Amino acid sequence: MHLKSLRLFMAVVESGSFVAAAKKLNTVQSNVTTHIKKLEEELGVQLIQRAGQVRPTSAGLALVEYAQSMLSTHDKAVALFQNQTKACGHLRIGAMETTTALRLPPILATYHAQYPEVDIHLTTGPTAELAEQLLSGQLDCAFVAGPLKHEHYYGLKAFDEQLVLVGAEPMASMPSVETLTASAFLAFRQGCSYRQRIELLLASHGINASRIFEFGSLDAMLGCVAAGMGYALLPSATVEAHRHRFEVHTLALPAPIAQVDTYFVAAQPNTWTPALERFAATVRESVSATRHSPTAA
Amino acid sequence: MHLKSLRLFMAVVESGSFVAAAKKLNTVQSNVTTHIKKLEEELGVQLIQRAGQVRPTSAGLALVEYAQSMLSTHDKAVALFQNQTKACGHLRIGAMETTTALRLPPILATYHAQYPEVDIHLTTGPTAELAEQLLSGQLDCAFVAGPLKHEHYYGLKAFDEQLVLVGAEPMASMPSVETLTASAFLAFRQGCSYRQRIELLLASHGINASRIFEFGSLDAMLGCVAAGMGYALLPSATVEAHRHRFEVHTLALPAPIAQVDTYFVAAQPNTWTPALERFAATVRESVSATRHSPTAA
DNA sequence: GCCATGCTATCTCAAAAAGAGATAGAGATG
DNA sequence: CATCTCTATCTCTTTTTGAGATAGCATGGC
Repeated sequence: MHLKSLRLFMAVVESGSFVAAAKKLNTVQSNVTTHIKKLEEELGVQLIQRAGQVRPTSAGLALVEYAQSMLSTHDKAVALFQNQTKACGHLRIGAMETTTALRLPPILATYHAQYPEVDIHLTTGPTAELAEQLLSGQLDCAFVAGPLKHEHYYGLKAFDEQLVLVGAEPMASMPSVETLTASAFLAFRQGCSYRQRIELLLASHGINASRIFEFGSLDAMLGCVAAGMGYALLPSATVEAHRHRFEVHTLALPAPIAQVDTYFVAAQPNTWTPALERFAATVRESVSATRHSPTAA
Repeated sequence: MHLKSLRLFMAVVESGSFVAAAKKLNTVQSNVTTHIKKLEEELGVQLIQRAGQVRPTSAGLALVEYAQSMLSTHDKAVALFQNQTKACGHLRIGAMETTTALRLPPILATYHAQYPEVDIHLTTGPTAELAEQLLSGQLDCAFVAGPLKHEHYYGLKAFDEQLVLVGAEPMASMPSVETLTASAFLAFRQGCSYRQRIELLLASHGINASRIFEFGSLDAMLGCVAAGMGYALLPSATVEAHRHRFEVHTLALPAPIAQVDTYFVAAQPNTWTPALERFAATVRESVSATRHSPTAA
């Protein structure tokens, strides 16, 4: 059963004429006859009454319902990919905890306002996990630290974060090696790229094995830092955004360790759904907007 | 977009391999490649990721939903006409008032018990109206008086009714010409074949223009006959079924006028929906059952 | 690091199908 | 009864499909 046959069938039913149906679909009457006949053979029933007036038989009328369903589904699918309709369907986004907290809300709000038909699924996790999920097809796109090592993947530098050392007490300069060695560090669970930076930072000071506590949420981490449990390494902007809720102090770090770029990554653009395409556009716009008008970094 | 392409696409998605998909649908791998490629060209997006493991891209995943809808609708349609599923859909039945009252209930009950998925639409009306509706495609089948004059139509003699003269007073023999001329006759609205019989009956007695009242319902008619408003011509079995509610008297009539056959009529069997096919079967069974075991006629 | 294996893309040729035109036949109309 | 309109059928050309063979690429084991 070809969709074209169904389309011709519907045209015949609607116009009540083979000739009219042929004209409507830019073909020839003999083709209409052939297609209808083939449909009838395939289903084993006569679908169109030709004698007298041309109209669907009982069986034809029954087929109409199925044909309409199939054709409209087909049209919807085509229209969707042709961007003739508003984006719809699902969009599975992954993001780091810190990105989710600070950068994502305005973007998601803008996107959702413009494409309310899209079901957004937001997954939070460390970079390594997100990358794996993206590669295995469980995510459509993700915000991760650093560009994806994988080639053949789309990457857009979205935000650059400055990591700062966060502690309970004011710091004028880097704490001493003794202090650092004795202190605990608070980080997100395994796979977080910021955690790798902690180890980098410690290594640069000759310290190799400090105690690291794993946290699942940003709030818990900041709360524990404020309570003097230890140090954390977090994006400056994130800490600033939460400063009114937690009494913590920060110390800027040297660029090589401090600078972490957050990338928007996804598969190649030619594999994108319209929903993803529009989301990428929203991200791009948001990025260029904040970059050109340097508001609170 | 061909349904076959979608089927291959789904097989690839499900099996994660072009070769496996080809085997599953009894074809060759190169055909799978071609079909998928064509789909991708048509929609302008890559649907399947080939590098590494073969799996749907974001766009492919979006198409899956549409493809499933179209394919399952197609399968349902085919299964329906192939009688691989229980009958479903609509069934528009037409019947005369008297048939509806007496003959139809057991048939409809049997049918509905066996095919509860079928939506039954029952239209009541006089023979002429029903025939017109059947011919214009507004009905799938009908119970009418006498065979349909139209050829190319299916007709099954379902019941034979004996018309009797119904009056308020006991009748030993045919009322006199004077009585008949002075009396009113009660009949269904224009188009009812029983009404033609009244005119036939009167004509056979040399009376040509008697007063005829039109009624829409059997109950009203019998009630008015019992009240002495006039005579009616009705199937004996119908009157018998209502005798406990109305005090009326009947008189048998000579066969040529009395005998009226009720036919089950429909378009040719090769145009029937499965629902109609099963209904015709139910009618046939019901007819042969009552014919072989002569219970109350 | 090399080879074997398994997978997909591409090419080619034969077969099938679709499309378009011409014509015949059926039914409606005046 | 003549005419007009519509569908079925036939035929020929063009296009598409299907199947096989082969090349190219990645993966996994040795």
